[in-house]
Amino acid sequence: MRFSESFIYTSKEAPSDAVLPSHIYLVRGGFIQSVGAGLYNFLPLGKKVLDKVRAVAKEELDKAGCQEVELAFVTPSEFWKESGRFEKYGKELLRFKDRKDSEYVLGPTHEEMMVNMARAFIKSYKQLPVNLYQIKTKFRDEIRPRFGLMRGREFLMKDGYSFHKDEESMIKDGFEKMEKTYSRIFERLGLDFRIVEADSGAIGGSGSKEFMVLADSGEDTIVVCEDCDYGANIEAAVRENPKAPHEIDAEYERPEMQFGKFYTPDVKTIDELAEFFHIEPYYTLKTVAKKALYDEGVEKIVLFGIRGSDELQEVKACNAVNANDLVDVSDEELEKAGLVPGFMGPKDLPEDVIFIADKTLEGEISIIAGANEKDYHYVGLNLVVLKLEHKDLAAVKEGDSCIKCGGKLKYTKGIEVGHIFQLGTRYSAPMKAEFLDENGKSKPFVMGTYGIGISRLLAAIIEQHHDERGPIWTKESAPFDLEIIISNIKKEEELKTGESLYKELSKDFDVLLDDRKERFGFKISDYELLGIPYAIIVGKKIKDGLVEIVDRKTLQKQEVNVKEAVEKIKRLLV
RNA sequence: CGGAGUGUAGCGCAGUCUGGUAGCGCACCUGGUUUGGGACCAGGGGGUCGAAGGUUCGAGUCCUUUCACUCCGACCA
Repeated sequence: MRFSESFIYTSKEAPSDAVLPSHIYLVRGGFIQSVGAGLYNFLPLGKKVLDKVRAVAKEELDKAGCQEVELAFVTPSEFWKESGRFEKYGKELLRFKDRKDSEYVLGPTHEEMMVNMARAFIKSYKQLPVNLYQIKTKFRDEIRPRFGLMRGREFLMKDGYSFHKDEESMIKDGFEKMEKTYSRIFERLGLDFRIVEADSGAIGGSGSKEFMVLADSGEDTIVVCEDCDYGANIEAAVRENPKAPHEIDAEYERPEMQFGKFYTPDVKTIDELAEFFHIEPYYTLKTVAKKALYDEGVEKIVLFGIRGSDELQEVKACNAVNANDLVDVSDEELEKAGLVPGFMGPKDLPEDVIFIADKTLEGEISIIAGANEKDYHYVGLNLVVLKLEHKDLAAVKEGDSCIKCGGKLKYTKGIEVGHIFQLGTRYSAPMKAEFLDENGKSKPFVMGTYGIGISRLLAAIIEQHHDERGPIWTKESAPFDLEIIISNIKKEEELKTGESLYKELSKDFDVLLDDRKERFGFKISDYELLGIPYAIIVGKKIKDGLVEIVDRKTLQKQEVNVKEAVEKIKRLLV
């Protein structure tokens, strides 16, 4: 491709709202163009990168025996009603009606459509297993799209679905196979990633794993162990029950408490409470109120009890009560339910209020908690006699102990680029997607589902590979293999050499020839902004028969004889 | 959803308080010089000032309505 004839337009200025390197460079380099909230056009450069990433995914998936299909983007709402997700999915699901007043949704993911496809053709266990996927635009009406391609509303996703006769096959032929395949895809793209345990949510199923590209700008917090390979999304991370301060530090004694109700005027927060009684927050119980939302507009106020030293993990809490979502409750609503903000606790609760306690509180016989009465707390409260329901609710903290090896846990940030999921019969059962097994019995498919954020990968690659001058594309993601820069096209010899190198190298590689009537500085800056792995500079030194080879990663230049340049580049690019 | 802010040339912005000829930088066009780290000189083109309504002799500027976009937060008993 000749730069002078290409639709490539770089800019010195970044969009005013861009903060992430990936967002800034994708726009400045002329890869994408913003057209609305979370909506982007892919310009020729961006499209090339997108296609390359997509090709890597496709190659590995096909090699693993998956088959590509392509499903309708506009999906009839009836399928969504069959699975029960039409209401449940919430506002992210874009619904609309056609001229005949029929309801449709823009596909945010395609479980329903894929199940519908499978049930039409698969009738026997002999046809199983099968793994189908597509790489296609998705639309999710995100609350707050941001960060360029990182969190758009329209995005390119690879979504795969496997169908099996039983759990065993789903894990072996689906889940585990995809875990390996995904790892190969991300390795080929040159990414440093980690596979972590993830929240399997209210959907159920026995497991799900996320592929996290490690980057400080990642939106997900992941918990990793310093000593072993344990890693989990904070939403799903588990730990050993933390030890009490008196168990860690011999100097510190467990506070002795006589059971009783204490007058604690205006002591509402855990900090104030710990201060008031001169104890560690560990010995107090923090009660967090949430409103749990269920189908058909049902709402329930739920209280979650955790240690004062912990924080509530909302996803865990949501799963604990099997709700669609948890939202905050206003003080007015709490008062209406007979609760006193600032003084809530597990004892003497009003009727109809559910209380769930964190698992670290199981067996606790002496703790300080709100008394459900203004300006009062219970001291020395025995939780055992209250017969509370216990669930894992607390967020794992840095410094907590690993459940696998006892090592120290710490936080790191990651970009979720892949998610694999053991679905079971969550969709096949309600949608009556069934086959006949060896005994002629009708059974729903046991399914797995697997996603890769293809467009997000572009952002992830840049987040992990860039410098202050622009992106540094990895070999398999670069828009071109090589750029040839003719320093000054008015110099006959430079032009001629550049053209002949271009002709020669184009036979084997995708080459961009910068033949624009610009100055050298302008061109080299553009080269760096495009992030192409290597460049050949044809400039002044041509008089001595020399050109330079630039490595985008190190920015080092190496002089080579013109005659050797082709061979040298070939060795670098193979 | 809650809070804050911004809409003026392709992009980034000033002008709005205090109404009176629509501006700057980049980009673009023409000519010339320059040519190894985003050149310079001269000339030039490009605007429903987000939209609708109102006040006024006169509105980018004041008032009302509306749309769009962006940022922050949703981590508390």
